[in-house]
Amino acid sequence: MTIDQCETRIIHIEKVKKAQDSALQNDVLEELSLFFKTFADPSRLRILMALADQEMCVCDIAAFLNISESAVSHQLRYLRSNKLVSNRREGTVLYYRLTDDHVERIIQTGLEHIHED
Amino acid sequence: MTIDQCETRIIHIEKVKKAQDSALQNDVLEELSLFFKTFADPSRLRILMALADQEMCVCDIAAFLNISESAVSHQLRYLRSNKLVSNRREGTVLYYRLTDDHVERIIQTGLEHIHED
DNA sequence: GGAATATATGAGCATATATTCATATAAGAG
DNA sequence: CTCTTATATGAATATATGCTCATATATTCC
Repeated sequence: MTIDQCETRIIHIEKVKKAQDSALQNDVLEELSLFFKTFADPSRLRILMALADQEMCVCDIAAFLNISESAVSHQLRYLRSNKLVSNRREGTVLYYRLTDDHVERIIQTGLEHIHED
Repeated sequence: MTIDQCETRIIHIEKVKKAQDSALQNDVLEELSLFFKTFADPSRLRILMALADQEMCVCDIAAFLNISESAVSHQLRYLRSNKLVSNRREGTVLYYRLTDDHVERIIQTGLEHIHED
């Protein structure tokens, strides 16, 4: 990896090189930021925190959030595509749950942060 | 806290109530989602990960990311307002660093998540 | 098969966001 | 004080995002 800036000002070239050497690849970084984007929306956060306690179906989540079932479904698609939630079908009802415990750990760490002065 | 839906479909009222009872207050939730929004942008993620290893000044970060110093400054303002980075001045140069270790813990957990199948 | 229920999806729209450009501020050199 | 360097900020803009509405799919019941 080399530095390929044209006219960019650089004060500490060794720092820039070090940062570039240990930087993640673009695709991994994109994936990681997409993952975190999940937690960046209040509705999705509410869904995730609710599912941390119990599995819920789409219309109950909609009632809980007081938004349309369609909006919930869109958000659940997002959560599914990021592997954060899974579902099981019982007749026509789909019950959603968290896929693993990363969600709770991340939210917990976030809460710790904002509760500090 | 009571359920105040008008025509919303509810299948499991006890689940909805439980979710509402343990839900965070709106202002805390807003704050939390704003905190996570920080990690939802590739440029900010790169900045945070670089600062996890060493303190850096604005123009070095700009060279590292290959974006303008102004863009970096805007992002650093965002990071500052969320208490994620601090700086120290040395003459005209401002050196930025992470404020605490929450950042690294959260990023680490995120990486663990996306590295699973 | 057709009707009903629960959820999913696509298009459209209003708002939010990240960057660039131009300008302003802060500190040091002379 | 003036000039330079390093950073910050405001306005503008292009893109992204989350919701609503209309429609589609999936499952069950008859």
